[in-house]
Amino acid sequence: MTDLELLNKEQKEAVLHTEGPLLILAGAGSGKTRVLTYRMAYLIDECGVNPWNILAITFTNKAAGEMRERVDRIIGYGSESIWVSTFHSACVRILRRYIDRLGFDQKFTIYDTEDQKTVMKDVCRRLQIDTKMYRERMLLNVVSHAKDEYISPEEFRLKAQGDFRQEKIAQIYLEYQKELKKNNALDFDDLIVKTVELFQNCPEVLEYYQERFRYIMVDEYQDTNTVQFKLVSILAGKYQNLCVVGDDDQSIYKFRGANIDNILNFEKVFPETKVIKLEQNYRSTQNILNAANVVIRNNQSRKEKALWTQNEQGEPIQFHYFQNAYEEADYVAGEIQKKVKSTEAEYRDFAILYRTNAQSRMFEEKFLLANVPYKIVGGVNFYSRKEIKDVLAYLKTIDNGKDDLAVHRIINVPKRGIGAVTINKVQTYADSVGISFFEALECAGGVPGLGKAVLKIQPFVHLIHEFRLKLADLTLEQLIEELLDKSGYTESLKEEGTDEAEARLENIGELISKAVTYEEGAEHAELSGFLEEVALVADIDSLEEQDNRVLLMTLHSVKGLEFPYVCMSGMEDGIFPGYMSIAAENPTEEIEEERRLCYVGITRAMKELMITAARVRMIRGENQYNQVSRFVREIPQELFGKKSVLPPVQKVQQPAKDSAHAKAKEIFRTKTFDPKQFKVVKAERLDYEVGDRVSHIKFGEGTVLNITEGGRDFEVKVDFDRAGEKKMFASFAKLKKVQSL
DNA sequence: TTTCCTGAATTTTTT
DNA sequence: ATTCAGGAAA
Repeated sequence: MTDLELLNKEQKEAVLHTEGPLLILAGAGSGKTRVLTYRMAYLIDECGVNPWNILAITFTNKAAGEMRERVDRIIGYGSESIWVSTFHSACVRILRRYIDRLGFDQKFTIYDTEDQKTVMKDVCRRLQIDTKMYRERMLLNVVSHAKDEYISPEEFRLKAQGDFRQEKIAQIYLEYQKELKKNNALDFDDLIVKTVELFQNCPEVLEYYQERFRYIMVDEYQDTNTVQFKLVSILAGKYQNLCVVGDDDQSIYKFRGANIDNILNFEKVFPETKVIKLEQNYRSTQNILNAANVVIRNNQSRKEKALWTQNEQGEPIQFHYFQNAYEEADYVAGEIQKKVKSTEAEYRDFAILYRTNAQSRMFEEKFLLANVPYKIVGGVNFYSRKEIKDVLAYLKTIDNGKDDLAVHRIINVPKRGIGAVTINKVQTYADSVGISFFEALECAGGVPGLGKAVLKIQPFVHLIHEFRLKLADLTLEQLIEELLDKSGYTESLKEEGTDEAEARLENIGELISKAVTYEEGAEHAELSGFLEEVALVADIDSLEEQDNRVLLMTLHSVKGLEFPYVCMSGMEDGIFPGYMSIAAENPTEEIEEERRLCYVGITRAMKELMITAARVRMIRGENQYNQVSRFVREIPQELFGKKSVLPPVQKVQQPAKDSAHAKAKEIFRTKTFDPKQFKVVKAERLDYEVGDRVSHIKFGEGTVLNITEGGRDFEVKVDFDRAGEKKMFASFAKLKKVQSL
């Protein structure tokens, strides 16, 4: 019996609305996961729905895992037959069964970002593309976005007609897809695209899954892109039982294809849609919520809603302004220690948020000094670390030698004296005979022109063969350990003797324990199964609860989490909102996205919110003077404590009086190399700022991207309409302001 | 073949 | 400031 008494009116309504399209606009902290899990329970217990007919989709494995756990807890019998999975793993499951109908082998491999780059490089080389003009990263971005929008290479080409550059990219896109097909590989985006293709081309397969998934739920719906929406709407096409939960105000992933129209236009696509707003917040104090509401209200394109709470008023928001980032981090570390010492809180109750990963450094330094235990979340993905990818490449090669990329990766790791020339010869031979790279290595003796290199290749081939034979007798753990030993991988790392090598060994240890966990969990633990699982797992999603540490992370990674005490640091225009969004062609739109990010940050706080900013900040080796973030200024004074005073708005703030040491250094530098510079009069301040339109006597009009204090003068970076980006000294450039931002 | 050096890039992130 | 990739020298 599902007990609905624990839910509020709207939540209950959402649970009871089981048939037909349903859009739940769930504000931050309004209990959406609870609604989803209760809804599933209700469907099964009260509506007699077969658990087998339910599909719940999330974005991350972590979210899927959490939902699985909660579902299992409230649903007794049959909960395990509900599909709770990410978009990607659901698609893999479907494709493993039916992808042969699209002309792929069912044993297709999944390429990660690095593999994609390798393929793209290859494509560019073959098409003789100048990668200075068309950078791989840009190309992959374009391709990925095309796939997000479900645009095929052919459609891309048609759209590109008349634009040389776009046509070129279309050609690259096509070639890239051919290459993947040749390798029987799919990239992450393809997993979704090919599934949609499958459904569109094979009515009987679609029919099967439509029957199977009669009730579909999508979490974090605001993050879906166009193909994902397509996938879900096709699946729900027959029964129309599609329930999506999201918050347009928390849509912060436009840059990776999320289409906010999916939520804003849901009712247009599904006219019968029932819309329910969850606006009661159970997480934060009144003050915090007010701040969040006030900020997000400045956005134009959103569905109107306002969070409210029965929680108490709470402490005022704190704002602290510092001379520089050192002082900022210092103060935060001190405050945390103070709170913890007074037993008001534990370390794990705190989160420090920042806009970019690079900002974590300062906190790391100061926390170390102040003995604050911390953990940095994010940065480099566990499974994309070099050493992990190396080990996995070995395992893939042992599992089946078909994955050329994997073999290429490890053929000379550790160093075996097999270089680019040899590899090319073998690859050319493999291509001409039509066999895989590893098969070519196996018969290296028959490859023309190899000479002594054959003797270097043979031991490698033997090594792999040896492990293939042993495979059946070894556990995964033994396999990896023995492999690391026999291949000389561990040894070569140990020889390095650096801290970095040490860390790599530790990471490998972690991979081994992952393998052990997998073996314990799986019924038929096999190497291929492990590799499959690992391909779709992005991180050590486990933020271990028992770990009592302050968490440091970007505003993006904090979505979905909550903490009693939250500090949003680096709240300066140019940092947050980032200068990229300020100087974008469509600043309004981009800044609204940043504002949503700010909203996400504020709403993570349960009890207290602290906001900090610094007058000077070192960015990419340069001192930057930024104003306090416009978002902070959107919060009215009455929500701040009496001690929180915002500095006055200034056009360009005065450079800091640098330390005596820095001054001496500057004088030394200038005297030695450039005495003439004394003639340059440094402007007291500039009458334009980042984002303004300015004009230059030679380059014409442009937008100010960045202003840096360069010691003798302000250095101004301008994106000119005609001449492109230029860096220049303010006193020489004589820029005239045309128009304010 | 490997190592070393210089030049370029540098929001945000999941799968 | 720092990292990373590609090219030149050892």
